[in-house]
Amino acid sequence: MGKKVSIRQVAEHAGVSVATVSLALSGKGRISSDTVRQVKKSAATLGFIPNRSASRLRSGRSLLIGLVVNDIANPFFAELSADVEAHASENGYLSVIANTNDDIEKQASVIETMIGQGVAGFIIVPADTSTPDTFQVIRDHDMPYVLCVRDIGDGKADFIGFDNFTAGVMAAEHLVEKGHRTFAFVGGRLSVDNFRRRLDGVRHALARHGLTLPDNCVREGVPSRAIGLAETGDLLASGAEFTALICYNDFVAVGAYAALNQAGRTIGEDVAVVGFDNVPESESLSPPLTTIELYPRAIGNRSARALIDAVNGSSGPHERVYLAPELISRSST
Amino acid sequence: MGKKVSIRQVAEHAGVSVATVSLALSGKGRISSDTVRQVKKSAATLGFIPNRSASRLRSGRSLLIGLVVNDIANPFFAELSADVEAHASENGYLSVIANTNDDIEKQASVIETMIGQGVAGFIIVPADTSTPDTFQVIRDHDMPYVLCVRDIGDGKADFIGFDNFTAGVMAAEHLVEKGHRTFAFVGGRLSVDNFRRRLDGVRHALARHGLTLPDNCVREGVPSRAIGLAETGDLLASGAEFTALICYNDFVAVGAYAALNQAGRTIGEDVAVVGFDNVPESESLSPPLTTIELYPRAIGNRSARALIDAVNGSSGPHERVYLAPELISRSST
DNA sequence: CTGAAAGCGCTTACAG
DNA sequence: CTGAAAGCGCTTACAG
Repeated sequence: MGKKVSIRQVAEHAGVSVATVSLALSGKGRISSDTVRQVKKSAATLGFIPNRSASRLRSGRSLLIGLVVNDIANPFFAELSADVEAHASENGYLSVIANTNDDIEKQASVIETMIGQGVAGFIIVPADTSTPDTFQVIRDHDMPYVLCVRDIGDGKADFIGFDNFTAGVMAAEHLVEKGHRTFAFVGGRLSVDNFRRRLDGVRHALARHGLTLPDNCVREGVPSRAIGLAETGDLLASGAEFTALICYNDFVAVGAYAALNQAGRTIGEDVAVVGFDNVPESESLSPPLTTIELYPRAIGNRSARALIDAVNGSSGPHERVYLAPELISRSST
Repeated sequence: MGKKVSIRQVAEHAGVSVATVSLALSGKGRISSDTVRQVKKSAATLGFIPNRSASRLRSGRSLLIGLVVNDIANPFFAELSADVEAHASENGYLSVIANTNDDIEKQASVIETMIGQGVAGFIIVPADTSTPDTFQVIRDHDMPYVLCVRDIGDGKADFIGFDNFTAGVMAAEHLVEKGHRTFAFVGGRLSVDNFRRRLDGVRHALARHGLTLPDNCVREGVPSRAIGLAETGDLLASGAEFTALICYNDFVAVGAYAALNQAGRTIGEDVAVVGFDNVPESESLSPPLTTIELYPRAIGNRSARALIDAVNGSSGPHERVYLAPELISRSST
């Protein structure tokens, strides 16, 4: 009951000074256990909620972490965010979330806003065209930050991602095993490190078997259902030969399914399709899509752990963590 | 470049007082345009980022909004959250997000944490078993809050949701139109208002056609794929007669699909299925699922608007907004 | 049009 | 073991 209560009311109620209340509630200082008990009781009866703006201002310590992602409505980032939030919350941190929509200006603006709001550090999925310079403002403020999912080669931060090269190898090896000899790759942009490594992995694995992925069978594009549809359709129209199609992610694969169906190809028989991400939808497709699970939840969890460690001052060299992907084999291959 | 810069450094750089800097940057007070220009220039060159902990402490005004949802990884809430964030961000607000996992204790705890962090107000999808009393602590702090999606009959807050009754009517009318005469309903709990209203809508529409939904054809359960599978299987095993199955949401429908397939029923021919939510997955199912779109993005947007209006002190009676659902007819019916 | 000063609610040396 | 006092970075009457 009652309005906003400050440490002062608690002090009066408990018959001690505000300093004692602060010390008693934080567990610092050598306050007698009797006093601590009385203070806690007063705080509880009054419904005292400490004002973190004040404590942050005074102590510089913050219980807020900033999470900056491309688009939280994308299932991959939604899961990643959910695990960041869960781990942060377990450690008493609250998560501030903002979307960049892959716009580097928006990213700069939300980072600045978050610094102003006093976050203790950042977990960032770098927007397109980000470079280490992009995060100079964070370093200027001596704040820790963890980059994830997209590697921009920033040596001043931890990086948590997945092993794209191995993911590419897995997709290709699986298809070769299934007897395929001609391949195509749709979706993703050359400017993105994840794309290049994934493609390298595919080519590396094919080369081991004396096979190739011809340049005219690689179609770039911002990964989306629409690009999957358009580029796969274009590829088919071009007369390119392939019995196995690797899609940059599951959304692209959904588009590719539509294009292949339109062209009268039977997925899982005439042509095999592999995606990446293992979004929930991939299991419900017809036929269910073979895909590479990249573990967004684990990335979220590891990132939160790395950041909170850094906030707590555990120094040491920055770490680069690449989580191993896993092939989920279904009937599309 | 350089470390944290405060209003004091800006004042020194510009050769004015801190009061003038504050007034100039906020646009309040009658500061000469020359001074304003000079102050802004100094602020920019020094890379000044105002400390919001300090301004909030002093002025009581906050640019933080608290968003409390069940589970941000659920696509429905992910989309809702994305739109809250977008609208908040457009208005200069940052979003603090926390999951409750539908646990009312967790909900109480995150609300308290958020109050401590100084949010200006709340957008909340009430966790299961919430009552208006649950939010007393928010009212005690004179903070505005908007409830959404789940109606708990709290007259002290705005409510933004969808019209469940009409959604139920739509589902039933559509099935009757398609020639169905026997019905079943799977998933959802009687304790949830959305469930009761949706079911009422179904029954109301059926009654208009002299049809009924027998009690033994209604199977409750926490909405999930697993419940859809188990309860639909059970329903089939019980020998209940139905040619049309209404699922509480699309997740339940995915489970129902599996149970119906196992039982050798052909969806879209022997039996029709309708879901609610129009999750991306519903379009990719085989056959594509007829479902009711409930517009989570619009709910997010409206909620953010309502909250920001309330924060800005636009008083007036609390509003209850029910967005009209829309039937998305696909081949499962 | 501008500045000096008080104060928001905490935390933290410092003194006792 | 406890309290008085300073100060974090702002905003805002108040005075001039």
